[in-house]
Amino acid sequence: MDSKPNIQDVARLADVSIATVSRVINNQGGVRKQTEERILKAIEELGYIRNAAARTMKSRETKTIGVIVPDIKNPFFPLVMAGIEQKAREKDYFTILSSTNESPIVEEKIIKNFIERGVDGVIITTANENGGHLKLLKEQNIPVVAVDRIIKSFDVDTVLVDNVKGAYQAVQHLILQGHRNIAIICGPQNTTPGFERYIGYKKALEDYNIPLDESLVVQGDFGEQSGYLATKRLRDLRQRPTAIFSSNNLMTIGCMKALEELNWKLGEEVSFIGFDDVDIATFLNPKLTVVARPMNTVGEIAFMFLYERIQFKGALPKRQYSLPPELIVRQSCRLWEK
Amino acid sequence: MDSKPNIQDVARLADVSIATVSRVINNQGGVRKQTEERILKAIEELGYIRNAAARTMKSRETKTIGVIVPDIKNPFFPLVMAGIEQKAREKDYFTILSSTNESPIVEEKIIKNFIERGVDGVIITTANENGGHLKLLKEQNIPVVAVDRIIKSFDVDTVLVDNVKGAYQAVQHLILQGHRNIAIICGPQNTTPGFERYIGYKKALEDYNIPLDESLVVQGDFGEQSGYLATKRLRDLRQRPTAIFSSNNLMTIGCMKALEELNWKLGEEVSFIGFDDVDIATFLNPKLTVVARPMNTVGEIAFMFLYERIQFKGALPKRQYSLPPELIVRQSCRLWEK
DNA sequence: CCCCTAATTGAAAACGTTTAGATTTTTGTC
DNA sequence: GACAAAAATCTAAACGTTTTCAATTAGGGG
Repeated sequence: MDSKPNIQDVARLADVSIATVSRVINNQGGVRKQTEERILKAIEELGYIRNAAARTMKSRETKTIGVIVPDIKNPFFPLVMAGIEQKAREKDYFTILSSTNESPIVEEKIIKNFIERGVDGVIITTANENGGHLKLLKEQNIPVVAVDRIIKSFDVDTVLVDNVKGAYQAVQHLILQGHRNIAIICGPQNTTPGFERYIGYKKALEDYNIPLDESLVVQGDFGEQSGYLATKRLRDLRQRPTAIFSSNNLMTIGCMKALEELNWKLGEEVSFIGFDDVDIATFLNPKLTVVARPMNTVGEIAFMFLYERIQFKGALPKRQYSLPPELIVRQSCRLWEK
Repeated sequence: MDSKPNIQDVARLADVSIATVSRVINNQGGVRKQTEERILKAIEELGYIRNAAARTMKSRETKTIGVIVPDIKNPFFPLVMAGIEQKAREKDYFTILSSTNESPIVEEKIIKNFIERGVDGVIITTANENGGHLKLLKEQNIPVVAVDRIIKSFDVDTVLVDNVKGAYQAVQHLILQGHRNIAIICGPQNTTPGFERYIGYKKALEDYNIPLDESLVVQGDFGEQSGYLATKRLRDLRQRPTAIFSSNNLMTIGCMKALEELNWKLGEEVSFIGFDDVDIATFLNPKLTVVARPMNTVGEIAFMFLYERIQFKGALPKRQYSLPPELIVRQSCRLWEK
């Protein structure tokens, strides 16, 4: 009653050996029905729960995967996490989540702890794309899947959202509505998302034979303030854009603030598309058209990649999956006729 | 090289017994400096990482706490989680997070799994306040802290935000600005938050000798649509309110939509305070005054409660902590002079 | 009723730690 | 340099499983 019952206690009560109990617990078959029932009853009676630590020690499996994110407070990650968890649950895996606060040092500590705990695999959005601090994982030969950010120094499966395509779709949508003067508020060009979204923008213009107007390319830093300033700058141009594409959520918010302040009518005087859906999108009037990322799917695929790696220990080739973002058309873009 | 080095390998290389290695690993002292250095070198050389499973088996401690939330996609919980994680990290604890999707059945499975894994304690926002499905935790004598939702059928430490006080502060703020006709959009009265926030509203009116006007009390269901409808209803009153208090975030959003539609000028014709901060709050014009809950602190306190329970196995009395919500004054309320 | 095969069951050895309790080494004192 | 006390180290026994291989039992054909 006081201390937890173990497999011994069950065996004793059911009058069998622990081996047989183990077989029943793990559904391995080869136990007479009558015996099995007796054991099941004993388990029930004692309230026996198997001990994962002991089991892990033998089987070298924990059925646990570690998930590392840079910032749990960023809504992107809980949504990805939900996808991971859903698939993991299906396969009887459990997840351990830790957040690094964008610190590679914390990240390394977490990894060490994960290894101590014997995670079967790791899904990570690293705080440092160079990945030198991830060498422990490589050494231990633990399957890893990178999400949203690549890891340069070592080959792992990667799940990304296709930034180029997303930006392309957005700009294409504007072009097809007749816009020619389309501005972009860029993210930092030394980050993958910032750079790639700009590439998508350029590509769309090229494909439709619209010359790139440098004055419509405004640099931002993914922060709200920069979106605000960029928008003001655009307003001041001789040749104002008729449409704006913002490279991320926070800059979208800054942009909206500027628009209102300048009384630059959204959806009428200027069309708008933002990368990443934002909470305010459906609240604004008109509602914002955005390129949304399928967070849940990202998580699902990340888990499935990891799962496959865990199953086939063999060296699969490195894979990369680029998910297409989705253009959600609301009301912030209108046809533009000269 | 192929399989993980264990304490044996370290001992062999350092030419000591495993007991001594163990002592060094755990900083227990009583090892000559010279020996310690030799062992440390061996550990380094082999890349030895200790095995949590084996260690758990002996010490019956995992330094792990389980966190159960009903919906990881609801931003409230990641924020609480961040607080938990922060404190946990300080104390060298790790967290396992699982989301139940509001299903008591999933919740029970998670609990069983947590127990198998030997978590030292559990922090939970249960999917079912009755708590009958939590009996395993009680049986196993595992410390539990309830967050945001109470557990009726069994006595555990509880961390709540003081709903009564929060609502009281909001309404008081309105009263002190001269408002007398203050409406409330209620949440469901059979839920703790819904009921308590209404109580706070009533109490404030009483304390300032303002008679309760039933027509200003509108029932909602915490959903956006109900906030929208409630607002329309209020507008139709002969005696319109000069201020509105909304009981939660989603209803606040509905309310805002209605206000705009009705062209009922926020902050001028009608003052407003909402329970719970919302992303759009600072985006609207005027910015919304709200009662905000200190999510991070909730998490921190929850962990500290749990930690104390884990330390003193003894039976502490059941504790309950009500955190004061914070009134964040922005611009949606104005002085009202008759 | 006996024997052979197949189906069950059991005994015992890991897995990698921690930790008493025993043993050895060091240190200090005379 | 001998002796006791203190410090350092070691031996060995758990912890609760899984799993191999051996032993036992059941089932069936003759």
